[in-house]
Amino acid sequence: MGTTKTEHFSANQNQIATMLKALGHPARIAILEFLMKVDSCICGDIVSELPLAQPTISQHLKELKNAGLIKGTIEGTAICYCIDEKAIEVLKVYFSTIADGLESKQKNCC
Amino acid sequence: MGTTKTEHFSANQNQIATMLKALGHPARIAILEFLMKVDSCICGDIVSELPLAQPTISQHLKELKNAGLIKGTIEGTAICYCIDEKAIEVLKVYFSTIADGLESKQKNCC
DNA sequence: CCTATTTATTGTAATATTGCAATAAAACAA
DNA sequence: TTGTTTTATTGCAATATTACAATAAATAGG
Repeated sequence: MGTTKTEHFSANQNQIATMLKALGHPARIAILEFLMKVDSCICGDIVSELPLAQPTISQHLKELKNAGLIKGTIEGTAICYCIDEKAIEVLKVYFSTIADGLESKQKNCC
Repeated sequence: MGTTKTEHFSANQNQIATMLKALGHPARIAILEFLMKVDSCICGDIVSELPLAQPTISQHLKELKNAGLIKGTIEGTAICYCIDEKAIEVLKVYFSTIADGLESKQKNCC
């Protein structure tokens, strides 16, 4: 035990869950927001912006990358990270669909 | 170690992360989608819908409730669960804002 | 070549999560 | 009351996550 039973759920459910899990940590939300705030994609200074050690941030970046939320390309000595628009779009649509569905529904309890 | 350093991040970052973490599991996504699919809020049959044991589902429901994503009211023997619209709205706005911000931004790399 | 800079990896300790059997608790029906 | 139904809690084993020191790898500038 201790392992998530991913095989019992649909590919879409697993994909959404993977992305949300990757964002389910304040450090990774902070990274996302920092990538938003900075105009350029060049982001060699994430470490100095966050209150975490360099290996920890490297690990968080890896998780965001594995979940498909950010992209990274080598830019000389530094690495250029930026948000993958398509992934954010998927999440935006997902929650918009649910919110719209709830709005059109008559709540008879709760 | 092993504990998330929540105190180093903003209240908003922690709140978003908490909600997304709660949804970062396929079973809990499946629960959310089932609550959407069912017209009524009365949901005593979540257990028979999902491929997990009753205590496991009870635990997942508790986590969704703790994160403020669902509400539950006692309805006789059963319990009536339903999605908290406001929480979904918060997430919808969060991702819409990011998506819109990305769209208006000129990408010069990646 | 050597040295500095930047990011990744490895290893490890502390803690959290996942899943379920067993059991408890709460509410209804007879 | 007793039994049934439904959900919650407890306890536990297996696994995953978080954080970081130490170290490695890769690149740029001399």
